[in-house]
Amino acid sequence: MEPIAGGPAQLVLTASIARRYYVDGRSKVEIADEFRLSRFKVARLLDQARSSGLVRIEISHPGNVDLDLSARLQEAFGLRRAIVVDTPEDEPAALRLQLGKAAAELLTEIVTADDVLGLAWARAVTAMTDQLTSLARVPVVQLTGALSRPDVEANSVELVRHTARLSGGPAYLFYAPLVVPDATTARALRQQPEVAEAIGHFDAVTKAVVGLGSWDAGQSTLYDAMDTDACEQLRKRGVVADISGVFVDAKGAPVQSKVTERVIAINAEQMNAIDEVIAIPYGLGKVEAVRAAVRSGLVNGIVTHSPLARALLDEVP
Amino acid sequence: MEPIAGGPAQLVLTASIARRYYVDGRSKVEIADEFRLSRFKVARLLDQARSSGLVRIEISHPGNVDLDLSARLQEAFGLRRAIVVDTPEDEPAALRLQLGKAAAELLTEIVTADDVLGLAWARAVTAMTDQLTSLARVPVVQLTGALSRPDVEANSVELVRHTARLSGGPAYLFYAPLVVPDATTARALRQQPEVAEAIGHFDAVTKAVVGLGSWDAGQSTLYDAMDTDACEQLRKRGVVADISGVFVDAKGAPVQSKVTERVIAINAEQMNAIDEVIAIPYGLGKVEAVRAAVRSGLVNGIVTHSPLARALLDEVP
DNA sequence: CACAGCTCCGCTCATATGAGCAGACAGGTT
DNA sequence: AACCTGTCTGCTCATATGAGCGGAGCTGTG
Repeated sequence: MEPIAGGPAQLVLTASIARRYYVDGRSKVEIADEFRLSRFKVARLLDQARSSGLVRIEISHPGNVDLDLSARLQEAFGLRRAIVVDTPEDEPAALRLQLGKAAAELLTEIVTADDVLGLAWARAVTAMTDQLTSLARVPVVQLTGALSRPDVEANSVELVRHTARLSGGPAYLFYAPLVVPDATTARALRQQPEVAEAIGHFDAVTKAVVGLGSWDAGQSTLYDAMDTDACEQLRKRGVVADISGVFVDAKGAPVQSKVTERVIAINAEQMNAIDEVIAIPYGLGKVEAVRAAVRSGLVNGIVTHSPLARALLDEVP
Repeated sequence: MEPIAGGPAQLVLTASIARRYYVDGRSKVEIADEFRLSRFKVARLLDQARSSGLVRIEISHPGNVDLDLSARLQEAFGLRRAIVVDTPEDEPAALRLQLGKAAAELLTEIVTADDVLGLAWARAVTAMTDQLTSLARVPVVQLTGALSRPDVEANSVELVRHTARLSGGPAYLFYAPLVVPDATTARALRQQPEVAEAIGHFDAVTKAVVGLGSWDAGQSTLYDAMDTDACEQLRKRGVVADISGVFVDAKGAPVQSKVTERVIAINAEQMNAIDEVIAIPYGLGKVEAVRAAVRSGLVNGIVTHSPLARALLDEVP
C-alpha cells in the first residue's frame, strides 16, 4: 500500500495511464499501443498505481443509503440483506421515519407474488408499513400479539390490515396481547379461531419483518411491558435480545423459559424456518442485541443507521 | 452517467460486487460464483455501477504534484512532459521555489548519460538549478547570454557552471549579454571563442530548459531589458511570447526581425532540433504565451502550477 | 574478473472478459 | 388470441489479461 513510484515524470505517466484505463475505459493493449509500451508494463504500472494509492476507488451514491457500509455489514455478518441509512438524525421518531422509508423500499423490492409476508408488532415495523406505497399481492400474516402503549396509537392489527390492503392480498390477523400474565391464558388465546388461523400460516411465511429489542429497560417494548420478576428471570438465563417475543442469549441461542409460554407470538423454530427475517434496529444500545439476533440465524436482514452499523463492525471512531 | 439502479437491495448488491471487484481485486468469474450470478450479470452490474457514478475513481497522491491535472495538460497539448504543482502559493518567489523543485526532480529523472543539457537564462531556470541535487554526467551548454538585473544575483554563467559541476560533465559557457544594442555587436560577440564554442554545441543538445515570457511589460525579462521601439516593433509583428530569445506569434510561428539579430541566443531552428525543451511558466498572465510556445512545437515540456494549468485547459472556475 | 543477488523486461499459455446475438418473458395494443 | 416492443438473460467466439518463467542488465563483493 505504500511504495510510491519514482520520479515525477514516471508518476505523471502512471497517472495518464491510470486515467486512460479507469476513466476512459480503454484496454491495456490499446494503452500499451498508444504509449509505446508493452501491455505488461502497462499492467505493472496500473498495479503500482493501485497499490500505491495513486488511484483511489470510492463507492458512494447520492441517496442517504451508505452502500459501502451496507455491503460491508452484509458481508461481515453473512446477512441476506443490509441497508444502512446514513442520516445525521438521532431523534428516535425522525430516525424511525428514515429507517421506515428504507425498509419499505426494501420490502417493496424483495417481496414477490410467491411470498407470504409475516409482520410482527414493533414501532419500527409500523414505521415501515406507514411508508409502504406498493407491495406485490401477497398474504400478510400477523406474527405477534400487540402491545398497546399509550404513546403509540397504531397496533399490530392495524399494521397487518393496512399492509394487506395495500398489497391486495388476504390478511391473517387477530386481536390479542403479546404477553399475558400466565401460560394458561396464553394457551386459551392460542385456541381462538383467528389466532389459531394466523398461527397456522406461520409455516408458510417466507419473508418477515420483526422487532428487535435489547433486553434492558427502555430498549425493548416487551421488557417494559413485562413484570420485573419475569424480566429478571430471563436476564439470568442469559437473554440479551428479544426478537418479537423470541428470546436469545449472547451466543444467539434461543432461550426457553416459562415466560416463553406466556407470549403470543411466533416461536424460534417457526421463525427459523422463514427464508428472510428482517429487523430494523437503531440506537447504540442495541449493538449486543443485534449481534445476538444475527448470530442466532433467526434474523438475516438488517435495516439500520450508520452509527449502529459502524459499532457492529467495530469501527467506532 | 445518470440512470441509477432500482431498489435498495439491488444497490447494495451492486455495491458489494463493486467492492469485491475494485477493492478486493477479485475476478468477475469469482464474483459471479460467489453471488450465484452469471459473469455477464456481474459485468453488467459493474458497468451500471460505473456509469451511474456509484463507483468513483480518483487519481491523486500525497505530494504537491497534481497528477491528474498534469496528465490532462500533457495530453491536451500533446506535450512530452507536464508537471503541475498544486500549491496555494501565489507569491512569485515562493512559487518559483516550488516549481524549481519540481523541475529539478524532473530533470534529474529524465536526463541520462547520453544527453546533452542546454540551459537558458531565466529566473525560473535558476530556481530549478538551485534545487538540483543530482544529475547524470552530461555536458551542459549555455543557450543564451545573461541579463543581469539588479534584483537577481545569479547570472546565466553561474547557472551553467553550477549545474555542470553537480553533473560532473563539461560546461560550455560564455560571458555575454542576452541582447545588445545592434546587430553588429551581436555578430562580433558571436565570434568570440567561448561564445562560438557554446553555439557550436547547440546542435548536440538533446534536452533543454528555457525561459518563457509573455510579450508584455513585466511578463518577460527580455521585454523589460529591451528598448521600447524594439518591443513595439515585435509586438506589431504579432509576437506574443519569447522563448529565451526566440520570438513567436499567437499561432506559434517564429518571428524573424532585425531585433532577432541583436539577441545572443539559440535560434528557432536550433531549438526546434532539440528533443525535449522544457519551460517553467507561472502566473495567469502567461496563458497566451504558453499556448503560443506549445503551438510552436519548440517547447514540449511544461512545469507549472495549477491555476495556470487550469487556465490553459479552459477550466477557469 | 567472476559471480551472486537484484530488478526489470517481455514471452507463453491458460484464463478472464467483451461484443454481439438470439431466446425468454412481460406488458401493452390490435 | 395474436402481435409488437422493450428488457433481461446467458450463449459463442474472438480478444484481453494474469501468472509465472527465463533472460538481460546492473551492482556490489570477494
